[in-house]
Amino acid sequence: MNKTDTTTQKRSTYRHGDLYRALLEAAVELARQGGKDAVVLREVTRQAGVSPNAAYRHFADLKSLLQAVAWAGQSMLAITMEKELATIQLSGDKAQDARAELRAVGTAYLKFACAEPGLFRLAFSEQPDMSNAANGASQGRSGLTPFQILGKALDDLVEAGELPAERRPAAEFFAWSAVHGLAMLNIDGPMRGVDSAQFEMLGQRLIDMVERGI
Amino acid sequence: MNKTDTTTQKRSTYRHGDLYRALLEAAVELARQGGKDAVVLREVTRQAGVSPNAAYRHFADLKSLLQAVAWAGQSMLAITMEKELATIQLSGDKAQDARAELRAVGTAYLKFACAEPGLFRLAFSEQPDMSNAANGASQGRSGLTPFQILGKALDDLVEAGELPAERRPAAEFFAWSAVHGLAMLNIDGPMRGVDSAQFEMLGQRLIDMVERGI
DNA sequence: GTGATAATGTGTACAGTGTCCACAATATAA
DNA sequence: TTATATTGTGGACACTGTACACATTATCAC
Repeated sequence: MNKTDTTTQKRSTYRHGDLYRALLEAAVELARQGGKDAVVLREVTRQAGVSPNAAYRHFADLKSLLQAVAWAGQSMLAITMEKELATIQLSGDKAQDARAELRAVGTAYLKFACAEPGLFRLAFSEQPDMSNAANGASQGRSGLTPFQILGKALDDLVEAGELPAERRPAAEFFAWSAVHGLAMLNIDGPMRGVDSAQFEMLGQRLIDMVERGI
Repeated sequence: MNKTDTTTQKRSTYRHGDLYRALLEAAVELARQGGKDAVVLREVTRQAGVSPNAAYRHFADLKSLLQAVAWAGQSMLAITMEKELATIQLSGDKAQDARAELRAVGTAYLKFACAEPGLFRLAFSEQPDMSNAANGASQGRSGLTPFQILGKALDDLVEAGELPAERRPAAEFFAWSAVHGLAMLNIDGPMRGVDSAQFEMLGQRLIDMVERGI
């Protein structure tokens, strides 16, 4: 029995070995499939092959588990952004490259929201405050959180002279709001049901708006 | 005992008289105070002074009740928008007035989201599709839904020559996304906790961005 | 090695939930 | 007045999160 295999199989030992991770993985999987309401403590422990109360040795309560899932979701979003950024072929033109960087961040955000709606919704609805903007559990391979990746894109935009410095402060919030809003409206808002091709086009036009207006 | 009083008092008659409305009002009140999770069927019926199962004569299930609450919330948002629009003092300059109209719609959206977070969140997260864009239960005094009010503002913007006609299609979604995103981030996202004065300023700057970029 | 101690998983229990079913009370219409 | 449809009740069931006491096991001082 593989120690890193934290899935459903019955275990022979009394101790689990890596229950924290097993619970988190099961919870993430449930969130992916059925959203927040599908993350049910008893089902999570069931999938980890453990009694319900065992979870309380690793998470204070269900809320804490959901928080951990949210961080994991943010981390995946960060990775999606990093991947999208890696596809940019630099032109050498600083202005053009900075704009492409911002577009990539926004595009990745929308892509992730569409691909993982359950996880996405959780990722940005279970946070007590902004203090986790640099949380370790929510960063990607580069060590940056999604918020920080966006910040860097905006910094580069300023450096390239494409964004007036006086408009830089709090610009994260505006760019973020635009893509976040579209994502939410698409996931469980009044836009739900538009096909993905059309959504992609709307997404690009939304990013156009941000580029013009930010 | 007043027939229109649908609150907690015990009733003498077997029949309630206006249970549908009583349930809806109780549910709305619960949503205002505690958000979606506070709208609990048994508590709603308790407040209406009726047994839990009585609700099933008026709503198919809890989801249907939540849907009705969502529509009521949208209706209130529409009214908030109408009120904000009424405060505009027309300048006679078509362009300026049209811009003011759009700003009023966005401002009202953010105001409502801040003032009634629980209701707001429900209002835009329990809709099966976009077919209720003209739903009767979600319109304001003018007979228009929030979505339609925004649409009119954008039409006026085009008519005033402030928005190129080729950018008009789907423009609702972009304007909507921006304010919706900021609202969500403020209510239960990573922006939660910024004080209301600062949020208002951020809101106006966000609307600046939309005005420039749309 | 051998205990003491801390960490981790189990079992039972409780209050709370949404919803199904059979039944009771009342309004409505023939 | 009487048949029928509407509306509210009571009991039950399968769930949920989680508090409490207990069992098992790892860890570490000696």
